[in-house]
Amino acid sequence: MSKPRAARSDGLKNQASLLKAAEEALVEQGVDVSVAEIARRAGVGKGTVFRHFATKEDLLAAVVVTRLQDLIAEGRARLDAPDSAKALYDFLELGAAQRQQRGLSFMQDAYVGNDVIAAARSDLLTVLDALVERAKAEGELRKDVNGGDVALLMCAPGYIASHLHDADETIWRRYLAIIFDGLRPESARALPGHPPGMSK
Amino acid sequence: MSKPRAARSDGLKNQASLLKAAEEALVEQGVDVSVAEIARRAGVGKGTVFRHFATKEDLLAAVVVTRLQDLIAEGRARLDAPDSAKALYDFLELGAAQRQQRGLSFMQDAYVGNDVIAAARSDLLTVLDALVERAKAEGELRKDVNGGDVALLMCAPGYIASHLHDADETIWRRYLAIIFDGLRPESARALPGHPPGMSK
DNA sequence: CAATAACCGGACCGATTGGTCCGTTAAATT
DNA sequence: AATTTAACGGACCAATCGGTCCGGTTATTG
Repeated sequence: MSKPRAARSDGLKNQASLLKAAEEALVEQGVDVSVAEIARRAGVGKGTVFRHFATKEDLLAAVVVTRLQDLIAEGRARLDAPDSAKALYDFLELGAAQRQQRGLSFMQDAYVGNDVIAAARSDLLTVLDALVERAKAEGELRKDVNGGDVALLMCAPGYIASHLHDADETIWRRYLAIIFDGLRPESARALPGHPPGMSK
Repeated sequence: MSKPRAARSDGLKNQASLLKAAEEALVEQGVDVSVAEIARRAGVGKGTVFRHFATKEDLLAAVVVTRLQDLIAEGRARLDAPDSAKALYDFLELGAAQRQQRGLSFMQDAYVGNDVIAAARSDLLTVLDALVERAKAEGELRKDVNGGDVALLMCAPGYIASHLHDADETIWRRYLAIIFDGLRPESARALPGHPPGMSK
């Protein structure tokens, strides 16, 4: 076995630049940004992009995974917070804020076949389920919804806001509040249908 | 002035075929369907598409306007219904169902510069506002929301459902119900921010 | 400092797109 | 039936995309 040479510093730096540039470009321009644009923002050539990420999808998936893991960590940090309703609400605000950034809305169903992303999604759902069950146990949440429901509803405000071009930047908070009111036990009326299956 | 010849029958028929084909193609494949695909479905050549619609945008805008006008008519028909809450809810179901068809989600912010579409959006908002105000007057809706809020929230279930690939086709009804519960007066808590400006 | 190989970047490629052009077809008129 | 002219359709075009390639560069090692 030959000893492999250590990674070069410029290579690592460019990889980091690319991830940052890709995230910014995604937020501003959406999932249809060209690879050339990302390369331009990162200050590298297009060839360098494909050296670090085999395909455009791989690059975008790397960005998405980072975001999902950030959110998972935030959720875990709130599992023991004293006020279960506030813990859940704060978490939903973080998730909604993340999705609110225009170009990131594709995160929701991006790369369903990607194992790493599927695992992150599963972890996210686990954390969210724990927050939801705790809020239900304390009578702060209607009993007929689960973590999957809440995960989906969390994304809606960002979607709504992304279609309002002239409104206040924080309008999504308004819709999250309305939706959360719909999740409280005192407003619960019988729901049609069944909750979605867990992760799958 | 020379007398213009009457429109040819095959031309009118092809135009109708194109609109129908475009709507079907949009629902199934989304806003990125190629013009060639639409032409194929309509059984005409690509050149014929551009004879009837100057650009792809014009064609899609024609489809969107049709949908919006359908919805406006449904709303007007419910302005005098006895149960104001049910009238509003039924209308929201229609709107959500329309948006739920995968490829049509782009309707929400498509062609903001198109005058005809802007006018249709404005009409839609007027009708929705009337339904909303009536429900508020009868104590069936929280007082701190307006038609613009409800229009946006109406679209959310379709968005949510479009990202669930394996779920029940009618899952969107579940989320519409939750959101509607959040719009009822008994669940109202103070909202952050202000409602969006009317139409604009 | 010299040798090595990982890295760089932009020219290049094939595929796909929205849109144009023009020779051909066929509907309306007389 | 003959004539006129709008409508047809597919070959064609330029632009753009994701992805490949390779001659030149530069960080690392001995």
